[in-house]
Amino acid sequence: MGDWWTLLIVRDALAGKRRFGEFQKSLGVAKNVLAARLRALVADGILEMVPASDGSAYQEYVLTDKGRDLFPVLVALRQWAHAHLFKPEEIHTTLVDRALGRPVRTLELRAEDGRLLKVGDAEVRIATR
Amino acid sequence: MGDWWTLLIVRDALAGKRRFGEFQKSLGVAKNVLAARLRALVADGILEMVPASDGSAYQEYVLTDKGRDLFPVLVALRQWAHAHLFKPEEIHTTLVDRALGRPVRTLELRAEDGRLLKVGDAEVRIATR
DNA sequence: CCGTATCCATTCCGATACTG
DNA sequence: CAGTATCGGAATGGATACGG
Repeated sequence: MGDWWTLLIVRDALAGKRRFGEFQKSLGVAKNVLAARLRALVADGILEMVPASDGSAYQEYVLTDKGRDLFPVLVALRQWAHAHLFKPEEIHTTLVDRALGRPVRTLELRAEDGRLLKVGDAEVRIATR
Repeated sequence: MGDWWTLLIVRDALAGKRRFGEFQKSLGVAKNVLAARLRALVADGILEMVPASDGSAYQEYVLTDKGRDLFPVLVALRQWAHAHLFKPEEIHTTLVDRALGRPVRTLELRAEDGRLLKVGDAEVRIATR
């Protein structure tokens, strides 16, 4: 995949949106484009179509496990954008833990023993199995 | 930004690549496209150009702080791809902590008090300041 | 309300050729 | 090695009109 609309659709889906119209209104994307993206996301196993929960004859688009696992990716992106893309005085949103009503922790990469890892501290290797 | 090559360039940059030719060889992208993407990344403050460390008359492209902070985003994406995009028997790579030589931990979102948060446990709100 | 079909403008990309 | 210039094809996106 890799395009911008797809990312925004997944973000909305993670926020609980399920209906064609919800995505369309929230994103302001052309309907043909939205339909194409939703179709691609279903084909990639990120969303699945289920009959609408209300009586209507339509479908709802809900995340699969694979789709739900994109949560940390989107959170990481959100935190990065929050830190670097917005001026201090702009209105911005935060991700809060529902139970406490407090902002969540910043995602950080840790080693097996719990040490915090910076960019140079990790390296890509061929997996040993 | 938001396009695919850009992401791959940042990934390479996080892996320590700095030279035009390194990116070009690693990615197999057309040189004009690479030049355009590098220019855009510099304009966005993700890379900066510095004189080459060897004697040559060329530039190197190194990450800014803003660029380095994309590390968790790319790691999250890598871990997701590892879990969902590759078949078990395919050859895949892992991110290892240099000091231990052991794979890093999986990124996970935690609340202020340390509780592990799943998708429905967090919610976007207007920031209180 | 939920899509599909069509059309057009723009962007993006790959290949190639050229310069220092 | 490190780019720039140009060209044509393909994919993308927006607008709009249409149908269930």
